[in-house]
Amino acid sequence: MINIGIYDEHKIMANGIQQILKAVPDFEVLFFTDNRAKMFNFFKNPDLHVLVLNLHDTSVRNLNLIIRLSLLNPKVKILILSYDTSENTVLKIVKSKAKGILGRDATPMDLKEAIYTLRNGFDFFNRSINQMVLNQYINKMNDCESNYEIINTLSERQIEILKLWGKSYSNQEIADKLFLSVRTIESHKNHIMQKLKLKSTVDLVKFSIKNNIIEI
Amino acid sequence: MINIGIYDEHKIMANGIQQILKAVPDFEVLFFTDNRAKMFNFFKNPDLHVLVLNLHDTSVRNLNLIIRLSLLNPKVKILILSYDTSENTVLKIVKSKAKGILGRDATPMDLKEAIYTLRNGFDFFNRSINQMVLNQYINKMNDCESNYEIINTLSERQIEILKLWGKSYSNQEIADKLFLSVRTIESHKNHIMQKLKLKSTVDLVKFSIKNNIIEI
DNA sequence: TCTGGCTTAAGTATATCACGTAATACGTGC
DNA sequence: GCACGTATTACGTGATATACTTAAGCCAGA
Repeated sequence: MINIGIYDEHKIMANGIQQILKAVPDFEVLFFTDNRAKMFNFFKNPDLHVLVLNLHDTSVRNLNLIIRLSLLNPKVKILILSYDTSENTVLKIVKSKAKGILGRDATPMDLKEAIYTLRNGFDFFNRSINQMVLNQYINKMNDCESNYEIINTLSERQIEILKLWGKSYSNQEIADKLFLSVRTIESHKNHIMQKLKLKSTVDLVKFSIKNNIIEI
Repeated sequence: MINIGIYDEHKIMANGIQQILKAVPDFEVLFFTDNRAKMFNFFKNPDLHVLVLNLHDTSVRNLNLIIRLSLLNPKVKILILSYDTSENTVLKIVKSKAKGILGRDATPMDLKEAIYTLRNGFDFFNRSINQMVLNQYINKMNDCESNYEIINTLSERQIEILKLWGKSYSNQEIADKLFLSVRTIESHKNHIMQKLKLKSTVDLVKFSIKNNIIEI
C-alpha cells in the first residue's frame, strides 16, 4: 500500500488527481488539498510515502516550498507536476530535491508509474524530460568523437600512464607502481604530448577529460 | 506494424526473444538469427524498423558491429541488450549510435516498450541506466553548489592568474602579461593550491573546470 | 593599533618538461 | 629472412615548474 498526498492550488485539479489515484488498488490517498497550511499539517503524517505537488509556475516561492518540504521530512518522496519542463526549470526542480517530474505530456498511466517508481526508491522523469537529459548526455559524448582517431593512436601503456597521472599520481609514484624508472614515465609523457601535438600539461588534462581517459 | 530483426550469437536466446516479440500483435519478426553474415543480409531489408542486438560482451568487435550497422542503414533503430551496463560501457554503446539499451534487469515488458519508443523516434534506456544518467546530471548540478564557497575564497588576482594558466600560458608568459615577476606567479599558484587544499596541477585543472574558471 | 589577508617577491630543493639519443622488442610486409 | 616502423624502456642536459619557507608593503576591520 502506498500512501499518497496531493496538493494543488486549484481545488478542481487536486480533486482530479485524487480521482485518478484513488482508483488504483495499491494507492491510498491520505489527503488532497488546495490549502498550503493544511498541506503542511498533513505532510507531517509519518505514514505518508509520496506527495504529488502540482506547480502552476516555478517561482522562487514554489521552489522554496519543495526545499522546505524535503528538509521537513526527507523520507517523503516529492513528485512534481510541472507545465514548464524547460531545461532550466527541470534543473531547478532537481536541485530542490524533488524525486520526480512529470510534464504536460504525462498520462495518468505515467503518474501511476511514477508513484510506484518513487516508492521503490528510484527517481522518475517522464519521457520528454528523460530525452532531454539523455540528449545532453549523448551530445556530451559526441563532442568527444572528433578526437576518436587521435586517442586510438595512443598505445595501451601510454593510456595506462595517462590514467594514473590523471589520478594525481606523481611521475615517481607512477614509476613505483609500474616498476619503471621515472625517466621512462617522463619519456612516455613526452611521446604522448608529441603525438597529440599538445603544448602544456593543462591541455593534456583537458584532452584526457574530453576523451574519458581521466575523470573530472 | 513494427518490423523487427533479432540477432544473438546464441541460437536459444535469439529464439527466446523472438518468442516474446511474436506474441505482440503490433510486431512482425522479420528474422531472428545467430549468424552474423545472415544478419547482415537480412539487415538490408528496407522494411526493417528495429534490430534487437544481444551483446554478450562489449568487445571492440561488438561495438564496431553496431557502428557498421548504423552506418549501413541509419534508418534502422538498433536496440542493445547488454549484460554489462557499467557507465563506461553505456557510454561506448551510446557513442556507437545505438538508440536504446536494456540491461540485465529489463523485463519483457521493457523490451516491448523500448521497441515502441524507438519506433516513435525516441531513445530508450531502461530504469537503471536512466537512473545512472540522471544521477550524473544531478551530481553535476550538486557539484557546482558544494564548491560555491571555496571558489569565493579565491581573490580576484588569483582567479585572473588561474584563468590565464588555464589557457595554457606558462608562468613566464603570465608574468609578462601582468608585468610581474615569474616568482610572483609561482607564489600566487602556491597560495591557490594551499587554499583549495589540492595536491597536484591535475587537481587544479579539474577544480577550475568544475567551477567554470577555465574552459575545457 | 594591531591582526589578518592580499600582493608582491626571493631562496632553496626537488620535480617535471623539452629535446636528443639509444637499446631492445615486436609485428608487418616485401 | 630482413628492412621498417613503432612501442617500450631508459639516460643526459638544460630549461621550467612546483614545494616550502620567508618577508616586505598595503589596506581593511576589530
